[in-house]
Amino acid sequence: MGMLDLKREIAEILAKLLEDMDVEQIYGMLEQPPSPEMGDLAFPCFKLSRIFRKPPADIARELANKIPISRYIERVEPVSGYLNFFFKRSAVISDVLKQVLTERESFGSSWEGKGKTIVVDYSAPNIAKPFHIGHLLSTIIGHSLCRIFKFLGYNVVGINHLGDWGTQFGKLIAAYRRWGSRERVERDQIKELMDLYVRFHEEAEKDPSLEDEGRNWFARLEKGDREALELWQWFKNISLEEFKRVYRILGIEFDSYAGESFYVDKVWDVVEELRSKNLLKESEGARIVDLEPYGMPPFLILKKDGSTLYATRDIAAALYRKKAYDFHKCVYVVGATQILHFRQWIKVIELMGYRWAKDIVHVPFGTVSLEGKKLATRKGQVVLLEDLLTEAVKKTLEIIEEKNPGMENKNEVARQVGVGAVIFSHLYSSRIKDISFSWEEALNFDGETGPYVQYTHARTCSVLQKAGYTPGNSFDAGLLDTKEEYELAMALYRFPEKVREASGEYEPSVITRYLVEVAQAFNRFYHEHPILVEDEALRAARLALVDAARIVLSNGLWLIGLTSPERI
RNA sequence: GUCCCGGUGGCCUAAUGGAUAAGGUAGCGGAUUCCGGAUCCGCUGAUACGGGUUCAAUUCCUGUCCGGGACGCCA
Repeated sequence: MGMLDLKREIAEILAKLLEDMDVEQIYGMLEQPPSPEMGDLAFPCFKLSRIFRKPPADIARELANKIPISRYIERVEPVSGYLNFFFKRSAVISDVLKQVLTERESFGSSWEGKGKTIVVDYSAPNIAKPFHIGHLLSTIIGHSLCRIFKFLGYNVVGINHLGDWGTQFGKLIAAYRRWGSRERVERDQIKELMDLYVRFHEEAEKDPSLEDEGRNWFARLEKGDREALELWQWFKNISLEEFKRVYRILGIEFDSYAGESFYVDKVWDVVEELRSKNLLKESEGARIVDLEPYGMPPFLILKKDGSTLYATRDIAAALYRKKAYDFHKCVYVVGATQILHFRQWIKVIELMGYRWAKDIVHVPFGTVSLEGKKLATRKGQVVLLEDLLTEAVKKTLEIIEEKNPGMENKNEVARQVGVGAVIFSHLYSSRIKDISFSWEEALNFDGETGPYVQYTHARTCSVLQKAGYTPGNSFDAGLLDTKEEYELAMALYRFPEKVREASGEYEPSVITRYLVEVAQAFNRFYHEHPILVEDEALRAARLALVDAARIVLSNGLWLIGLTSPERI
């Protein structure tokens, strides 16, 4: 079935009446009126005023007289320069429900991405540091984008570009050799690595020569020194184990863990290529690419001791990925603090002559602070992600014990709802906004939250089960003639366009907020109208609406990385 | 210093340049003989400030103020 697109339908009708404008132009102008009483779709006539040399109100009035009544259009009303369309509710509800109930878990999806690959680079925690709430945003935004792209038919490659290379590992090795022991690292794992790292920085304040020692060990690592490599691999394995435990809780899997170290042997080709393309300049002993003509500071490629920087590895990684995946887009979910860095290296790729530089997309997001203060691993001023998730699950379990003590798989449901609450709240506002973490807010499950949407979904399941509902039965959508039923159906109708919007803006919050909209519409309907009524025809129609709502909630929750338990 | 991002009721958040600025939370007041009260309904309350562009500005331009961030040898 083709997608039910009422906007296009109306754009086409208008295009026939307005010779100077094409369907696309009109499509872009059509908007949703501020309130349902004003109609279902509005066409503002102000811009036409200049073309026709008439007041907008006159244009709207004249158009209103010419609009043919069709399957979906019941009437049109000119109101102060707007042409407001009122749909034939029964026809719209009927077609929306038919479509949702036919397509089911694929409702809202499409094949626009067929044959195209999108690489999504996300999460990317640093080895030897604990996984804290600062890593949460990249992880869940990236994961949600992966699901959204998949839903739209793209082939998606999710990459965890681990921070597993760099001077910090030289420092860690130096610290381990000075103060560490195998037993303690084996016992305390990442915590011990963290302590060593912190101690290094403390001691380096007093004795700056330590910094050189750390850099020296990193240089040995880059040269393939056996002892350095062994220690590094060991530390990396310890970290990976911890990270994978967190990813399992979040329900996330990656297609590749190729981190920075993977590109170490590939950077020299990049350096050589930059040299041969005359992009490399010597400056203060280091090698840079001059970006002044583009209004940016110089971009450092090689340090004066000849070792590489993460910048170099970013370029190598992009070149490698283009070759390996021939991506349509390569998306980087990395914090807003790195906007300049991305602008710089993408410009360098462009200067190297690669036209696909425009397919590299940086998706920035805001900074997480702790009750207004900066997160600082070294000062121990962090909230571990695992602690947050554990607390959220614990609190959920308490609520379940209170409200639904007889439930069977309490622990599993508490896990899904608790983790879901954390993900949901972090995907609720526009990603660019900074987040000030507070325990109180993080554990508040009232209002526009994950539990609210999951609760609503569970409620749909509960009604359907009580009714002994089986999908596929025929129903008369004409019986759904109330305001609440229509508004719910219209909310469901909007799902596919919300998915497209979320994808186009790389913005999962579009889906998150939309889910609240649907849940609110459902709960209003549920409260106003009994579903399990005597009248069998009405009952069948309302059950179909409930099932459709259930499907959309479930599909939408999946897109932001949440589950849809049938009971909570 | 240069550049980037943000500023909307007490707090959090929304609004492709469009109509009466939309929700949540907190506060107050209501709703359950019936499908799950983690629900629903009502009340109170907001675009930092000045100028400009426009028929129309929360949105675009400009200046000021406030908060965050980036700007060579970390990642």
